[in-house]
Amino acid sequence: MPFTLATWNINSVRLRAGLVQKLLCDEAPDVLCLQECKSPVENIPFELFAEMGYGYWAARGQKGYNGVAILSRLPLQDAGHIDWCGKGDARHVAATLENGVTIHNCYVPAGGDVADRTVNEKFGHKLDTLTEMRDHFRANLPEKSILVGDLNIAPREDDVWSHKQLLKVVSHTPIEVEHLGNAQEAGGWVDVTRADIPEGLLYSWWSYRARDWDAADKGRRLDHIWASGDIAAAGHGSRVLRAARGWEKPSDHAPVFATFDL
DNA sequence: ATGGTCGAGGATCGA
Repeated sequence: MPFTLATWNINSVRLRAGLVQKLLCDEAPDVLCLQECKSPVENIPFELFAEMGYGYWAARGQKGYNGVAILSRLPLQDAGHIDWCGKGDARHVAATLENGVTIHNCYVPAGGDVADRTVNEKFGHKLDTLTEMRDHFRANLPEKSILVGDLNIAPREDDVWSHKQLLKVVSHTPIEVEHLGNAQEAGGWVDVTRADIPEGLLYSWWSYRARDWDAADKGRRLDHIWASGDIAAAGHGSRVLRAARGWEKPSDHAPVFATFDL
């Protein structure tokens, strides 16, 4: 049975519960992975989503920061979470569907403003998270698995509006791209979005600070869908719902979709 | 070169 999955950094699931409902109503993915819920799990309005048929969920939360949730209209089982860097952050949750596919929903640290870990510990935290991801997936080779989320790195030249102008900007620096590539390679993860859409500029995030985000179009592809090598060929239909960036009181991220025939 | 905008939570911090 094919299923469609979406990933979206919602930037407060309570403030934007209505936008989550709109996405579920308009696009009807089978599974929706959210990041930056910014809420303890007990304060997330799961009942609003259950009313729409999304009665299954797995989540990790904390007050004010981070937070990841998987909403599903297919039954799922919580498959635990990983506390990258031992900070107690809610940056990962996993769940397994009845078809045996495990979904990892990840929120990698943004990394602060300066791309130098000797003066910016947030940047070090970001790199260390990616190193732990590398080591984890090297030791636990994923099978029948999908990894999604806001990885806060745009790895390719055509994942940003200007490769040259962003080379020293956190999210597109060579050392981040290298760390992300190491984590991807260690797990044998395939970038499903780029396997589907190998050519051309593709973004999933546009800053709030632009006067006119749509006209300026200075985007970055920070949100990703990866699949383990054994199921990657089942992935297709990848797209970014750019229109969601223009909704009322939007998140600064747009949802990314893929369908898997499994 | 700089500043620009959000959200949480009630001053800043994180993005």
